[in-house]
Amino acid sequence: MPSSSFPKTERLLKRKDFVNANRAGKKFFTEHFLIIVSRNGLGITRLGVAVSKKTGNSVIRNRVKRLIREYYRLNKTHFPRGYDVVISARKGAGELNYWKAKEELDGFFLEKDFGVLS
RNA sequence: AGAGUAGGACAAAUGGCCGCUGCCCGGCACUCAUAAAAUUGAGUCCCGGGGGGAGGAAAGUCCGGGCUCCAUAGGACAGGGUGCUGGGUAACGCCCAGUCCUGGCGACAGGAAGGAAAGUGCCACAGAAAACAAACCGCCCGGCACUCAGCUCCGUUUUCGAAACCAGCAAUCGAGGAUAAAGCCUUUUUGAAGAAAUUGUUCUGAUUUAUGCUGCGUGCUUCUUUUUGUGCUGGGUGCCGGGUAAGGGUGAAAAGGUGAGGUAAGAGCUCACCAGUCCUACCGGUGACGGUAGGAGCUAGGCAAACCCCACCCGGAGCAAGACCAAAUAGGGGAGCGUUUGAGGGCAGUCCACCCGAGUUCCCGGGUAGGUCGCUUGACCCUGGUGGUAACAUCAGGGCUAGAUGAAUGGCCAUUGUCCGGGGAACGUUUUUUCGUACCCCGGAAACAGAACCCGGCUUAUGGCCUGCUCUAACA
Repeated sequence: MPSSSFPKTERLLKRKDFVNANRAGKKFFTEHFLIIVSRNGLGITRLGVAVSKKTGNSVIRNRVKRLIREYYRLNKTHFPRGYDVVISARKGAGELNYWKAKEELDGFFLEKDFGVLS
């Protein structure tokens, strides 16, 4: 059973990291999220969250970010090792609660075969 | 009970599991410094424990300040802001207490509330006219043209006819001018009478029927000619000129209101009362202002959120302010050694040989990435006392209450409480339907909104709760 903690080493914190992932990574779309996956060569998984102002006011944006982090924290095994994963909220993401978001993200991460990615 | 009005406090609660946090404590490992070593100190990562962890608006960024850097002798202009009075404050465009005006039956609320007799300007549409007033309809006066009615005179048998101009003369007006004419315009003076008064001058009124007479002229009156008559009074229509501002109508607003006098008709033209403006005096108030008395002049529209005038206030940029530490690379300055007398490198313990060879070593400061500080003890909060109507000030005691930076303060579940909808119901009301309600079951909802240097305000968004007061209705 992996830890469900979320320390700083598992986060993307610098603007440079986000720009690199955006440039080198592969992009996938779901109904409410844009997901970018990029190899980082560190042997660990790092999560970045991006929510633009289009999503809503600051209260809604904060809640969306917390939802995504909570999903990562509780479902680490779904994520590929050694990759940077950026999850960006799209229009309408503010309407989701945790269970709807989990359903949507499960649908993405469980069906993808990340071994194919080089 | 309903409607309204002013204010206050709160921002569902409890528990379980899993999380975030740069603060504190403890521990493993590593790095650096010190040292003979143990140790000690600092830092990084991870683990465990503990404590704290969003708001009344954190929002909009609209005012005002603190703080920081820059600029700055003083003054004036420009630009911006404020605008009833007194007080509060670090300051304010904020707050408190009042004055006046406006709205409301009232509790109460609102006011960008200096100056429009300093000047310039504007007042849409409608309307005649929107401000040195004007004149569409109306009312009044005069002239011209056309026309009608009545009365009377005269001529004529009756019928009928009142139906006109022209020419000349006279009279009138202080003078001149315009005109068809005047009560219009300009200018000057006393020419006739009376009254007041020393004079100057002022007022009133008359002359005065205001047009008349003559015709040897034409026309009409009669079939024609002669003769005669060719007047008076009142009205209508049209045009022209003037007077007027009562009335109509337009407008947000039309140069006070009512009544009487006055007049051709009218008018603050005159008078009385009322309203309003200004001035003076006294009384009350720190003051805005209020009250009383007297006077003036007879009326002065609105807009200053149009320019403007007056009084007062204002330097600029903002925590991405600003201060400090500081890698790599490039470049700057200084010093040492060195360019055939060879620094340094190939070269790894030293020396030699050989090769390459013009730079190389150290220090200094600027400065980028990055980091640290600024960064939360403050015009602070709570309780009590004192002063003050209050805003607020002050004293005493107690307290520490977020400091993040791809940005923490959360997620899931359960229970309880609140509200809404549906269903069932003992009870009350009613003839019944119905309505209200303690309670039970099911389903759903829970607002506005996230600190970013810190305060004081304002504005906007928003959920239910409590209290005072006002009005209405009912009961007693």
